[in-house]
Amino acid sequence: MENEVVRTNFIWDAIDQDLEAGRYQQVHTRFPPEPNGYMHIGHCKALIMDFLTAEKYGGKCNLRFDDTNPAKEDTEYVEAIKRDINWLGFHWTGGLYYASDYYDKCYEIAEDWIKRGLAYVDELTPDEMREYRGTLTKPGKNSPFRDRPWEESLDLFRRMKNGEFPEKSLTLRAKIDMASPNIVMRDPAMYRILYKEHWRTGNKWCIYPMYDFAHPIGDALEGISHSLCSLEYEIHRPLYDWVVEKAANMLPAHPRQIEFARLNMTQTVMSKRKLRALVEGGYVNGWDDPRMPTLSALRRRGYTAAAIRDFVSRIGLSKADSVVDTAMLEACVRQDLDDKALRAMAILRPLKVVLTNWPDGEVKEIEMENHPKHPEMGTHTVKFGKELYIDQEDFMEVPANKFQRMYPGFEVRLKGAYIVKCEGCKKDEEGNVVEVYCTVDFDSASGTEGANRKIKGKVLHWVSAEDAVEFEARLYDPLLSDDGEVEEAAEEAVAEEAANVEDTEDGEEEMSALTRSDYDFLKTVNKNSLTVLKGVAEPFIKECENGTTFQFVRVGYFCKDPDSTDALPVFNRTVGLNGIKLG
RNA sequence: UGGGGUGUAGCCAAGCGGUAAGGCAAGGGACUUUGACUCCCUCAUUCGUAGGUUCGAUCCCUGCCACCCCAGCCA
Repeated sequence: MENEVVRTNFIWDAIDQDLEAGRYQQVHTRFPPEPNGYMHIGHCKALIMDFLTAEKYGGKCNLRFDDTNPAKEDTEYVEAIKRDINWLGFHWTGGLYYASDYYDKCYEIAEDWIKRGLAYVDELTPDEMREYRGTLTKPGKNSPFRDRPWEESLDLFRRMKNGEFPEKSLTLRAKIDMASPNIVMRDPAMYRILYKEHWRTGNKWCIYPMYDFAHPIGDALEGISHSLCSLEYEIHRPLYDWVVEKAANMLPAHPRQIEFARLNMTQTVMSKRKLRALVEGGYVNGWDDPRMPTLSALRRRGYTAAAIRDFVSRIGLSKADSVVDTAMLEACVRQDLDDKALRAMAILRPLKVVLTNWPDGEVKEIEMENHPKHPEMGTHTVKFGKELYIDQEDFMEVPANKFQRMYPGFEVRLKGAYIVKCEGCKKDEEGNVVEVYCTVDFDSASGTEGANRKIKGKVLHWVSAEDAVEFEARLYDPLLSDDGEVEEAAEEAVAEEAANVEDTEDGEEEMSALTRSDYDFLKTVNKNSLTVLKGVAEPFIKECENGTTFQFVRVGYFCKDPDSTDALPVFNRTVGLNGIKLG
């Protein structure tokens, strides 16, 4: 990727210091997604930091699926995540792993801890445990089982593993400090009982390690030097270090956890639950609906890997909570696509123009450049005849102030063709303009001497009726309205859905139930985020595969959608052009 | 009212005691057979705030304010 200049940041500064001080000899990172959903652009920030950091220091980066909760994870997501990483152009140079690879090792460490008095099996119920934990301001108190003999804990732990107890009856807890001001350190659970079949280990286990236990162990086992994660884990760092330290006798390394702020963007959401609400509520047509911030959606919309990588490098890295303007992402795709996209002419809202002085039946072929700055990208031909189409927005019977496009008595240039003068128009009974009449200046053909005549009018794009092909244009507006204004209809719909969720089966509620704030957010969903238009375009746009992006001159960048058929190509507008807005 | 973090322009973000980078957005201009692209120019006397230390503070110290995270047997 040319120009992928990523500025330095506080994490790289820290790594530089670690290297200089000799704390680590080489840099080894890991990207640790939980395979429980599709990746979105927010994950890209972490992903790119992990992979790029390894690249920068000539080290390696592992891909490790954090699959410690079989209730939430699925192999479907594993494949999707791998595909997205490859699409972005990264490779897990350090190897592919799963947290579940370490279940045996985790278990071994757990028994060791029990024997050393560092962990105990607790019989408190979830409710009791919450009570004993105390609150933000009140210290917790020790569980009555905290000081049981280690032999007893070991026996219980083995029987937990053997499936002798029901879910939620026992846990293995680290013995740290119930009075710690940091709640994370108040004897955190390390193992819980879960009778769920794991997609990799099947029914071998019915106890599963918690993130706080398995993650540092996985990092250490893989020889990770720097374990980068988001800010919400900052308060877990003391626990991370505690785990690595207490298991040091069985681990080869001591990784360093460093946290950074996750990505937020205007006019969209990154929360998996909220995205799910959009999909399940029918606000969008699936996880790859081009309005979604998922990678599969962005890809379908026409965003390129280069643009996304550029975006992440431009937004930088810090620990400050922030909300990045979506305009930044758009600027990145425009820059990438401007250089690469083929140019074509397409009309979103066709208005018929008749050239009154053009000979009946005469058709001229015109050669059009595929890219104004890259002649090596070649040319293609379009037809030009008596009848053609321009965009409705390029004509005004009574011109507004500064309007320099087509209106009666005014001259404009039809791109690549002739200067034409508007002579009038025809309207239907309702007063809508249905046809416009122009005369051609035959001496002004592009490429000839006469074409140099300066006129005040703009250059308009057009499509000849002679070879026009129909296509469907899908235009997108932000999913969330800027002002967060609540629409009444939306509010009702939301209330209705909230009622439905009450009956959700217990047990799976963590997966699908939405919180109050999730519903509040649904009220701000833009109901008009999708506009579908039937347009006409030159035949050039048909001759390409799905996923090809054109710049429709003066209209924006459009990517051919998989919904396309031979009869009707479908194009998603990736992003509009700066300047005049058509559509 | 506990602990952990963060506050630099409309939005990101450099800055690490020597007098406020860069990008996005915005505005102005040049160029233009895309109101695109490209190219120029403008855009923080001031760094949440009040004090203190210093010849000198966005950087060091103290108080205050605001916002974020934590009371899952999720990650």
